[in-house]
Amino acid sequence: MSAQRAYHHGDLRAALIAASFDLLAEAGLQRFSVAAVARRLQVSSAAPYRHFPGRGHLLSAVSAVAARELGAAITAAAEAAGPDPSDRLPAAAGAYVRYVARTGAGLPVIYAAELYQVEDDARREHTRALMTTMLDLATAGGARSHREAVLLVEATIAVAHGYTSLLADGFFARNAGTADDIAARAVEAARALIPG
Amino acid sequence: MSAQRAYHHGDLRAALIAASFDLLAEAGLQRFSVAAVARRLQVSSAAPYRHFPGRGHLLSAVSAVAARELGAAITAAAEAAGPDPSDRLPAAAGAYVRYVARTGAGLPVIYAAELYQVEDDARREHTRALMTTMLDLATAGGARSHREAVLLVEATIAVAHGYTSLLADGFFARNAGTADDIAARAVEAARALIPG
DNA sequence: GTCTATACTCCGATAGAC
DNA sequence: GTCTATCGGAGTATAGAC
Repeated sequence: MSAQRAYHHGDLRAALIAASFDLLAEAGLQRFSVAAVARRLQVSSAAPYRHFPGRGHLLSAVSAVAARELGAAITAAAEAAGPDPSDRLPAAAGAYVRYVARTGAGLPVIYAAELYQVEDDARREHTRALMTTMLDLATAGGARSHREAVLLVEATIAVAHGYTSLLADGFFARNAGTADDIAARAVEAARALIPG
Repeated sequence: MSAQRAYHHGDLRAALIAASFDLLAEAGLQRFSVAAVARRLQVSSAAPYRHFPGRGHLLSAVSAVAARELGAAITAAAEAAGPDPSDRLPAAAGAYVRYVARTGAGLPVIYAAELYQVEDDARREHTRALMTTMLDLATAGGARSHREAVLLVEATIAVAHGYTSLLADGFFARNAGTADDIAARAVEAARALIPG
């Protein structure tokens, strides 16, 4: 082998998380593997296991970061959408599409079924906060009960996730589908869901 | 090994497609494999390769059947929705959720990226017809141009696929999420997307 | 037409050297 | 803290017997 491997000599834990994002953005959750992340950093396939007990814990760390960053992106987008509360939840849908198109870390990663049995307080805290952020936007946007807010958030997430998924699967025509275009359409569709 | 394998003595090709549906419904595309389908039928892992050149061609055959059945389900749901054209495309969204919840063969299977390079005229014909069915519903439902119909169909598909995906990922609370409940919510959301 | 057996690749994970 | 080496398992696919 010509490519010589060297010690990483840095914060490998953080580098593994960052490389995991890159891999997810390029290959998706389907083809995510600990070995591929290690290759990307030119460390041995055993190295990640010094920092994470297994694949699930690495993905959990990615989920925690994604939940935190996505929550911040949603909050920022809601702020930028202006004072009308009924513009703010749709803006969150647009932020979701843009964030996931850029990072590959959307709901299938953040709430992946395989993470349910992974004990990770940081992830649970960040994912809980993300949902609270969305529910607050729905409540401010006109939902008249907790149940109504939940239904509205779920509908908004379904729209955003649907568009994102179609984009990632290459469903849209090449010319008609930049991430920003699709995000704009998700915002429009999400606005149609707001009552009144 | 105690489980004795025997010749299949039937139409193995059709049985492979049927078993693929079962596997997709239970395990999803992520864990779909030719070997698992063979196990399910208690034939050897080599047997499928007498009927399909490889994994892609088996999935392509599944895609063709799913596109045909889904198109029929959508047409039936549109008929059942009554005479108002603006009820018919939303009804298609509900049919999509119910069909995919039952079979596991939704857009990620029907339009899977890995199928693009698989030559299969039957699949291409059925997937094209499925899209035509949807576009006709959109045109009848008020779209004033081909482009408007495409955008409306894509939005409807995004909603239906989004709800379906959340349902499959176990995102909804256990009590609040039978397939029919989610399908009803998809219909409602899709109706909100219809202009006017 | 299906079988057994096998080659090859990839992954997750562990043991022990450095 | 990272390495090399390795194990066990799964998957795709092929070769040759029956």
